[in-house]
Amino acid sequence: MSIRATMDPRQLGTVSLFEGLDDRGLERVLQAASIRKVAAGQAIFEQEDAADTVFVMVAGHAKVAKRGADGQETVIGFINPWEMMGCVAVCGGTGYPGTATAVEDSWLLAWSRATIERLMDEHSRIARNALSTISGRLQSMQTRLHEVSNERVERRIAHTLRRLADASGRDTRQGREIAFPITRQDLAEMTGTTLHTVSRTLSAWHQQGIVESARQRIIVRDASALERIAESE
Amino acid sequence: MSIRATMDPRQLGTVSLFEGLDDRGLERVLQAASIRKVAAGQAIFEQEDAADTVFVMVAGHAKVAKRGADGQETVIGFINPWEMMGCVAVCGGTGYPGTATAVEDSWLLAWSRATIERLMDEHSRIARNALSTISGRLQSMQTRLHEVSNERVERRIAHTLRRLADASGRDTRQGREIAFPITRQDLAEMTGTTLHTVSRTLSAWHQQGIVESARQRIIVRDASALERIAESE
DNA sequence: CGCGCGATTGACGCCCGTCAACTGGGGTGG
DNA sequence: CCACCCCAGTTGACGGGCGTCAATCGCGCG
Repeated sequence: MSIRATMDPRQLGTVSLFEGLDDRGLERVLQAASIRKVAAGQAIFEQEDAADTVFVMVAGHAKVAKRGADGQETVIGFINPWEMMGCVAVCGGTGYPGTATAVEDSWLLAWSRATIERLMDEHSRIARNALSTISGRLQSMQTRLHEVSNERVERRIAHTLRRLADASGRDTRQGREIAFPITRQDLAEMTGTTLHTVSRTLSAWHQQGIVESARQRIIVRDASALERIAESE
Repeated sequence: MSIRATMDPRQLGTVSLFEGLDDRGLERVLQAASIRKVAAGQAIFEQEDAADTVFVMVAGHAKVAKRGADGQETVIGFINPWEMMGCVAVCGGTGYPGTATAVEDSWLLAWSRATIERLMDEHSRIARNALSTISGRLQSMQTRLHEVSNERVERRIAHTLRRLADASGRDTRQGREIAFPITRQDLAEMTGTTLHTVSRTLSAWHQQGIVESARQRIIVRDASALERIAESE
């Protein structure tokens, strides 16, 4: 009674890595996959482990973070359903550049390095998709580097929150809610600041009616105000 | 009397993008290339231009910088001989993410998007190399993001200078010299600080005998001291 | 019910960005 | 060939944004 049996291969077509494959191709990709369930808080892969598996999130969310020599962590990003992770490392050939942790109970599809390389050989489209996906991530990293280098803290937080709400939000009665548990600390590690400053900023925004927040929950009530903060001169 | 006529195709094998191709393949790649000479200070491509050309630096150096909405610039990196540029944009499909400027008189090989895609089809190795190269850049971006987010200015400058000396240095009587003209402003835009702070830091290091510097020139005299600054607890 | 982790808030101070003034060397044009 | 000028660099003074330290609160899980 595997998940695989209940899954329509065509859902895989929504994964950017497998975009453009025909039904036969998608079915073969799915058959080559194995399934993994990870409980909230558990690691999916660890920084510097040999990168031998590519994952696609099926349900749940994960956090990818890099810890430096000093023990400080930087959050690279969050992985949403139908997004890929680990591809960079597997394609680049070295170890994973960060640690991935499930922030909710999650189900993932997994392919070994050998398998993904075989699939890329069979379907050159997959290699092209991988290039395109990684290029996009590289550009978003460049954008973040620019922000951290040149912008004040409040604006960085606004940018980051806007992006999170956009990519991982779900609309609720109160506004757009980040669809997974996220702490002030996480947000601080994404924006290069401290949890204290994030807390102060969110408190101020709360008083202005821009956000609503509870423990590990953030709801954006006024997206345009956030935009104004992010883009104001 | 083109440069192409005087160039051994095998030199192209040192370009990571074309690594592992056989002599026939390299020759075909070279035949598909066009040549461009760019004077110091001239743009090679502009941010947001349609990305339709991949370049390989043959001789000279270029700076790639991203300017934000506010006009602030962030230096993405410098391109050394036999390194590639523009691949991300061409593969990713959108415009160039930054502006590339020759910092010295430079010669480049250029391939149109259509050509590079044809070459990738003919030689799947090229696509794999592109993936590997871009993965490496993504990882180095992640490292820089971590540094800018978590480290003090002096240490960031030390890290950056070490990397520059490593990748673009040439050994001289006095020490290892950055092999192209670079201003305090450039270094500031690479490390997320101001030219004033860079100047003060280099002055201090000069007094300790760690670096030697002149207009647009930096020489690292004591690499281990730099390392100590970069890694000290 | 109690413990722990996430969040809040205040006080303090320092790193480094900003403003400002000056220096010097090299390239250009007369 | 010299003089001017501009650009890169240097250095001081100042102050504020935000990191750091510290204390407290309260929700939610065990």
